[in-house]
Amino acid sequence: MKIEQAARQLEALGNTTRLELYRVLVRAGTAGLAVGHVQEKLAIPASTLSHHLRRLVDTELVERERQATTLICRASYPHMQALIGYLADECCADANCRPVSGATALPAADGASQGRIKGC
Amino acid sequence: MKIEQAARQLEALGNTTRLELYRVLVRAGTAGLAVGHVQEKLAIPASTLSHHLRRLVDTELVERERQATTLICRASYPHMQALIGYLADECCADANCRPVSGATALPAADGASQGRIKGC
DNA sequence: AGCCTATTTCGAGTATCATCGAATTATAGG
DNA sequence: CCTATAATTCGATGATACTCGAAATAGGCT
Repeated sequence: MKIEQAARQLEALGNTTRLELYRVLVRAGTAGLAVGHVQEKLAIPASTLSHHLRRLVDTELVERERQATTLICRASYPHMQALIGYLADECCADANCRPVSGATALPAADGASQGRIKGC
Repeated sequence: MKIEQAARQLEALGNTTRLELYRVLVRAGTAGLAVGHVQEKLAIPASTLSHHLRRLVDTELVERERQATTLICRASYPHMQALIGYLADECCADANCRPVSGATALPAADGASQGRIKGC
């Protein structure tokens, strides 16, 4: 993962409203959630929600799929995992940094690792 | 971890310059790196660097320690791990992520950094 | 077509961020 | 005390973000 993309994704998550939005979507699971339902949960104006949603979609952290007149939103687990893997790589560059659990096993699929100290 | 703190830390990392700065510090390991040396590596004006450094320090992702006239900066691994744990928790809230124990009871959960990233 | 619901885009106001030179503080040494 | 070095704070400028109401678009129903 390029550092610019990681930064863009982190910035997208680095806003309380968007992080709450993302959390709602994650907890909705693979079924996803209609924009309207998200709005009910977050209780913010539709235009504000749409604005934040777009940031998450633009950075690939969330996917949108149309179902008739409603749009279903889903958190993109692979992209989040790639991001977590990237952060874990950064964090684990130092030898004395022991992983909490399997976090560093994540990046493998997406090539997030930049060849630093692996298997930390 | 509160969602506001997580958002603040993510926002702090969500800037290419700061992410590069953080990466430099992580790779410097526990020995840390003097601000001046970081500046040489990043090749940005001192005042700009100081500004970004402050953001990372304010969000507790980086620690500063004075040694005579120079300031040594160190990445704070525990705080980064807590952040990664929080993100992993968010990610693993969904059933298809094979949550360990009561991972779905996220809302009040604060056990961010304790091994629940299992099969995610 | 005409209408209805769901959602986005537009536009504008306010707020926060990023950048960088100049001035300032902090510490050590002569 | 005076000077030198290290790093921060100040101040100003341009850019970008956040918010939200109003208007526009998309899709389905009658």
